[in-house]
Amino acid sequence: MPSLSTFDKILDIAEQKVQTVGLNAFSFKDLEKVVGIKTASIHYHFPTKQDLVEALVARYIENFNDALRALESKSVSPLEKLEAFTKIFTKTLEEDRICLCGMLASDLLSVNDYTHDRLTGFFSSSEKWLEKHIKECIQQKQVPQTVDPKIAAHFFLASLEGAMLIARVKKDIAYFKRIAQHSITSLKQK
Amino acid sequence: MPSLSTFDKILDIAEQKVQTVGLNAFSFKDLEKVVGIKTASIHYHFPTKQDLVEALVARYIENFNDALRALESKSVSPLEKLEAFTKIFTKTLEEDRICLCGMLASDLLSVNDYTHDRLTGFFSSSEKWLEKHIKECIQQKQVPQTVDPKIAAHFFLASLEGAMLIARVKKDIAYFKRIAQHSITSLKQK
DNA sequence: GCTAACCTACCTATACATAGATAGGAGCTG
DNA sequence: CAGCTCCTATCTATGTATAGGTAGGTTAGC
Repeated sequence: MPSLSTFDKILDIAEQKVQTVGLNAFSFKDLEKVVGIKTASIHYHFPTKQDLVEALVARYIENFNDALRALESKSVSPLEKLEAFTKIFTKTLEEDRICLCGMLASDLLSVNDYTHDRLTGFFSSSEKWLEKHIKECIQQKQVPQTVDPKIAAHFFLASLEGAMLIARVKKDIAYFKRIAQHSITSLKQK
Repeated sequence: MPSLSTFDKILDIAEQKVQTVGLNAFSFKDLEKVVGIKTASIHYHFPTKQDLVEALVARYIENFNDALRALESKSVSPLEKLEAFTKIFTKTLEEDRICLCGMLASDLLSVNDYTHDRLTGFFSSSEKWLEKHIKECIQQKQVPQTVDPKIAAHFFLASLEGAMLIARVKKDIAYFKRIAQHSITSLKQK
């Protein structure tokens, strides 16, 4: 197996930390033991913490979009694609994590303008993806025409982001799964 | 006007800070200038930061429940009560804040077990309140019988909590209002 | 003269960051 | 191919700021 580069190791651990404890509760010290290099050496790879955050967000968004593209190419119904979308978050939660961008939305005033823009982009493009597939659902009559795809997409994403946070407080992944399931069925039955 | 006690001033400023920047980005130093006492003196009122957080959460939940009780006694339709519920969060957002408990849900691993329990309690009791009034909506035929009041209540709250975070990233309160409105109408039309 | 509410002064720990040194290897060049 | 140079990736040591917290003194009012 190709052992991870230090660069990738840093990103992996930092991502895990930010997704669990949040940006400001995470420090370079957390990386020292796990990555195996001194905090000072982190700065060789990422000059500042903000640089690390930018790289983190860039990679997360890239991976997320890759996952969505992979989903798109699968020959399943659009409704099943929406369901698969929720599964991405279920998996995150099962790793005891929150969506990175959801977490950074809480830490919004601690990130620079560039990262703020990337977060805006993440939510917008996710909404666009959902909107597109909700439209397909309507075309294929899996979802009634009365549904407004755009507002439904926004609602869909907000529910999932909120549910992740609450599910963690409740220590109840089943709660999240119910919300996710409901976000699908409520589209159909409208 | 009754000038606020230092105790209350500390709570006010601390609450504002936690609701905007989050628990870990907020420090006693932030209180110094605004409250008008030295950080060391904060410890007279709140021995530790965790004590302050506990007091913050206690007061927030108390005020929130008071608001819900006040809502309940108003002679309006249950559907309008749900709408008024969302307005509480709209107002919070208009003050450039996030729900305190939603914010602390992000900072969950930085709070003690007692506070964690209080957060669980906040979400559960809010859901209970919503569930109760959704049931009333069903009894009064404002909402179809096919709706499961419990899951609908959970969904309702999660949407609002998630929408608050995303609305702030987007700098778009109208986005939140649309989600809030949709959470009501989607109940009716199901 | 006791107590509440504050202060000054300080402590210890940690944060992110920088400077300069070093070790190891790649690659050119005489 | 020996020797020189440069680059990568790390280290140690240090800096500066801030964190939360403590000890002990001061002051004003009942």
